[in-house]
Amino acid sequence: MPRERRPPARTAPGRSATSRALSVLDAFDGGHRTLTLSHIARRAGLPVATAHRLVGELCAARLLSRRPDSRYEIGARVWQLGLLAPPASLREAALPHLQDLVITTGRTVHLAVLDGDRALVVERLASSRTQPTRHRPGGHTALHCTAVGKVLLAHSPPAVRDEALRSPARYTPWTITDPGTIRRQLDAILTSGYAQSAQEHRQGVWSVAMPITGPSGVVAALGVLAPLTAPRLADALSPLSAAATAISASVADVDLGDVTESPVPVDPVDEPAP
Amino acid sequence: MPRERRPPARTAPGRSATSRALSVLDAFDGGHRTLTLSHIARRAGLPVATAHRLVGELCAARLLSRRPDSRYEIGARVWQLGLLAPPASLREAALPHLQDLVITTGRTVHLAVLDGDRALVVERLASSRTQPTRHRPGGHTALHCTAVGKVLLAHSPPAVRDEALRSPARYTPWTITDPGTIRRQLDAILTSGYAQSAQEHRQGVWSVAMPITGPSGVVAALGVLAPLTAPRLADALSPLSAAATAISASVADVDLGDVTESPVPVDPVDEPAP
DNA sequence: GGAACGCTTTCCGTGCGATGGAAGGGGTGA
DNA sequence: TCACCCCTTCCATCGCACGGAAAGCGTTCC
Repeated sequence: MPRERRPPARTAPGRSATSRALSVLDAFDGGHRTLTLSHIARRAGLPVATAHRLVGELCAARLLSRRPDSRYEIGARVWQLGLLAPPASLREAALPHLQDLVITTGRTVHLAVLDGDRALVVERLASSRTQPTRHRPGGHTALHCTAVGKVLLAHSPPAVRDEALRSPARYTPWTITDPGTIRRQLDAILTSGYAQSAQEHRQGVWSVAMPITGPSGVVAALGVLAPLTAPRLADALSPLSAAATAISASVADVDLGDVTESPVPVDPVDEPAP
Repeated sequence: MPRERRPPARTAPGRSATSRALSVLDAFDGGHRTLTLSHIARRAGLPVATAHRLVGELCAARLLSRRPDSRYEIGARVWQLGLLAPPASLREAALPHLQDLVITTGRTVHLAVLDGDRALVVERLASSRTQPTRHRPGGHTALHCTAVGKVLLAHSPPAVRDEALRSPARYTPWTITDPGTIRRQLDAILTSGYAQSAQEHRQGVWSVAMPITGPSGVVAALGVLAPLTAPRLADALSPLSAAATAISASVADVDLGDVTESPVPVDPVDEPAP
């Protein structure tokens, strides 16, 4: 007699197969770089059997990889694909000048773009002797109390500005939480061309930032961090301005994607001589 | 009378829904950072209607984004996810020391890992005044004729070594294509601790590299480029060695992923003060 | 002007592959 | 020894992925 079997009840009918696979990727974040199959299933809200199948496919596509300890992690393929995304292109164009800025100022430098109601940190550069920072590439930071955030906010449409100033969070005793005061600062930034934050995001840290402009307005903000003990504004502004100008020029050349179509993908980086 | 309609013929039955969605992502590469819907469909080998649906889902998940000119590009989400992958972790640990190395040598520096029968460039750092290079992060380079490649090859299992030396490609008149000669160089690298390449990959460029060691052996190679006119080996070896040691120490602390499970993903980078 | 072309978007009938409960095997700690 | 957790495989059902067709739109070319 054939075994009795009822069809499996769908956990979440209406979710497409693709969205389920992508929810597996979403199970990973900064605090969960490696996960077991069961963790993935729980965090993605999927039955283990389903997660098992999807994980297998994602591994075959190298979007996930399996570690020797049988845990899973995001695969190198995702990293490579991510380098094609706009933040990576911006980073690539800016990197030499960020480098120059670190050398001339000896400070930690940041490059950030607007991402909804937060700033997305695109790159953070520092030598081993400069002070560490909480901001990491791919992470977010607040708009109303950091120098880079203020620059981005000052050049944002009113809707973004209003949203960000609706209820400014307090990070330190020096954080400005009065929307009116911040608005006046933002207006001043538009005329002065640079923004400051004095311990408003983190105690003991002072920062100054300037906008990076692309063909269609302000695309990013470039900031320099310094300990509060030596906030010589004049020392920072000149090299910062030079770097911002240089990056803006580089950015203008980028981003007009290659339109030509080639049937076979080629690696433009590394081809043997004929 | 209802319209007559035959079921659509499956283009490639056997391919899973997930693999089709991923083939859309695979349509993008270094030479094709932005694509129209039709290009995606052709490159992925999918009917346009199918590609349209998949692209819509990937956009909803922010793995793709649509530009103002209605072309598609890899989304910032992929870039963020990619930062969780091993190459990005390695890069993050090494960055301050790469920075130091650029400052002390004034040269372009490379960090690369083994990826099959090629070297995967994890990071390339240079100021705006150092010479440009063909190697870009995420790109590949040959193992047998670059300094970083030789380091990786020297510390690889015999199978990898044999495969890479089966038919070494020629890049310049100075490229060594005799497997026996390369093997002797690799053996020498194991005892001397560093590798060189003198115009073997690119005319006019000289490079030297050293291994980065993690808990389980050699995990990466660190290299410095210089124009052929000033290949002072002694000047480069000392700072290179110091940086390699420092990075090896940093790497040892990384990679043991967070095992704790939290139901709600939190952003560890940026939390308001209580 | 208008025909031809390419690209995008929507529609919807079909049938196939995604689905997940169940079972089994393995490892670990009490 | 038992209890618990994790991973893996199996497979019967039916939900939804599939893609041809057609319509809309902008551009190019006689």
